[in-house]
Amino acid sequence: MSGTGVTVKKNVNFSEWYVEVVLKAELADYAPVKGCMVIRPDAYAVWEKIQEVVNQKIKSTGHRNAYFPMFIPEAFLKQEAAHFAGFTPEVAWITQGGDTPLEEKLAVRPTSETIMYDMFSKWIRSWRDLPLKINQWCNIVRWETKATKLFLRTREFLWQEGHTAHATAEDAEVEVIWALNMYKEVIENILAIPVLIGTKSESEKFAGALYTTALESIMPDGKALQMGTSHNLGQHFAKVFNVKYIGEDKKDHYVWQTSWGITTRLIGAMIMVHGDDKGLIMPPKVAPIQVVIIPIPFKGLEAEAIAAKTKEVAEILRAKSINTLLDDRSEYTPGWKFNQWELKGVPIRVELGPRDLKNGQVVMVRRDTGQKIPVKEANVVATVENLLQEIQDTMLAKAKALLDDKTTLVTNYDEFKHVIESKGGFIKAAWCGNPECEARIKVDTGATIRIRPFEKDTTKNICVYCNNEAKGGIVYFARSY
RNA sequence: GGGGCCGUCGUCUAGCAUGGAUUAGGAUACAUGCUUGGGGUGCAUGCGAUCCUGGGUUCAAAUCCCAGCGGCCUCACCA
Repeated sequence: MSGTGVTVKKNVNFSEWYVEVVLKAELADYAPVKGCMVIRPDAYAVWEKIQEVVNQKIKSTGHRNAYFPMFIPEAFLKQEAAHFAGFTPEVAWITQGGDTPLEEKLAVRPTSETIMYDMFSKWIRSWRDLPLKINQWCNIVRWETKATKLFLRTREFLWQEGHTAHATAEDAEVEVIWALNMYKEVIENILAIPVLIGTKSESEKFAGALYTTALESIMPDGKALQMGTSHNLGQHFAKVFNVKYIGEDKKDHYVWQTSWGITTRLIGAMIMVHGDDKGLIMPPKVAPIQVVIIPIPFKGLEAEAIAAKTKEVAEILRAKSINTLLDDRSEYTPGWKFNQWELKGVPIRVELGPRDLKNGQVVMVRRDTGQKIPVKEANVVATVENLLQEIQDTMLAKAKALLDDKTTLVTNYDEFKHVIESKGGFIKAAWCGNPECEARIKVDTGATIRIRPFEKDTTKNICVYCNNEAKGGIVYFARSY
């Protein structure tokens, strides 16, 4: 790594490119604690935007934010056997407070099901208390042993976890799908990343869930990234935490529960999917700076006129709630600033120099395409508004093309192995439903079933591995992060 | 947890093979001044290094050996 710009090409060395973009665009930095990162303001602003949009969606549907302790008694985690088995390898434990060893060690939450549902059992009495729909924004600790990857794998990360309790299985099911679709909309519309949705296989489902639904995207290196999950917990947790209500029928019933979450990993996906050799490209809807104005000054009278005009343009845009930065730093040349803001991924650059002043115009440059567009002064606001939307749309379309390009239908195992080795990506293949075939494929190729689509596609119905009948039809395999 | 690579001013690096004179050199960044300004301006001056840490070998260690820490790549596990 050298200089201030990105020195590695995205398609030459993808993982190095990723590290450079994250560090040089000042999105994150390595913390002095192993496996931990600092989320810097530009990336945190993206997270805040995600929070804003998700909060709007969950609050308008009756969910409420709350906060639960980050310390979870060991006994709680142990209550649901599968849940405990799933998480215990990566739980951080607190065994001492001050100088005193704890009588019962405390887990630093790897997820909050247990501590939340213990409280739910206290709060839920009758069918009138249902549904209970709680959400929490918090940090999570999972004690990874190795391989820190900024935003994608760190010991501590930020997320949102929704937890709901319902009177009926049907209501829970509706909630699971609601959350899944809510995520799909946020990720596609705001982050401009297309996703596949479906259910996880048994081996990939959340520890303690009845079933897990998930959103998966493909990264430019051909590896899949899980973008979010929504679990139907059935009554497993209700039974061990005794979450019961008295129904209209005057009888006791266990509640039906769901949990769902997205994490700061989404920011990593945004960087990987959209960035290019110059650095980051921010989708306009999450960009902390949507427009940067760069004056092209010259000595003499024009310098003042240009300064005044750029200020005027900045104010006009800000009045329309467009996040605008006027970069009038005198210590840097325009060319330097161009590179700097391209590295940071600002969607639109507005240049204003003597020529423009004379012509009553500005020059707009799209970050995603590099296209330069002269715009008459009177049309600046309308053009920026249109361009922001157009850039957002173009980015989604480009990411969609990536997804299509990285999705391959195969009919036999040789083809499967060939595709995994050559181009990677999602492999659509029929699967018989036997976990053994799934496990063998994983051992052979490293690929796992990422998604079983909701809409059954049975145009291929012979299992790609064992050649038996594949009633479930086609599923999506991939190597993943 | 396994395998591979790496660690020198804020950053990127030279030096390391074959231990000693380079005062640990350069570039960049940073500070000041002038200059310049439509794609990382140019000049000058200045500031800046426990050579990752701890042991060991040696008359002598940035350099050789061991251990640890941290990062990257990769496998396993996970969001």
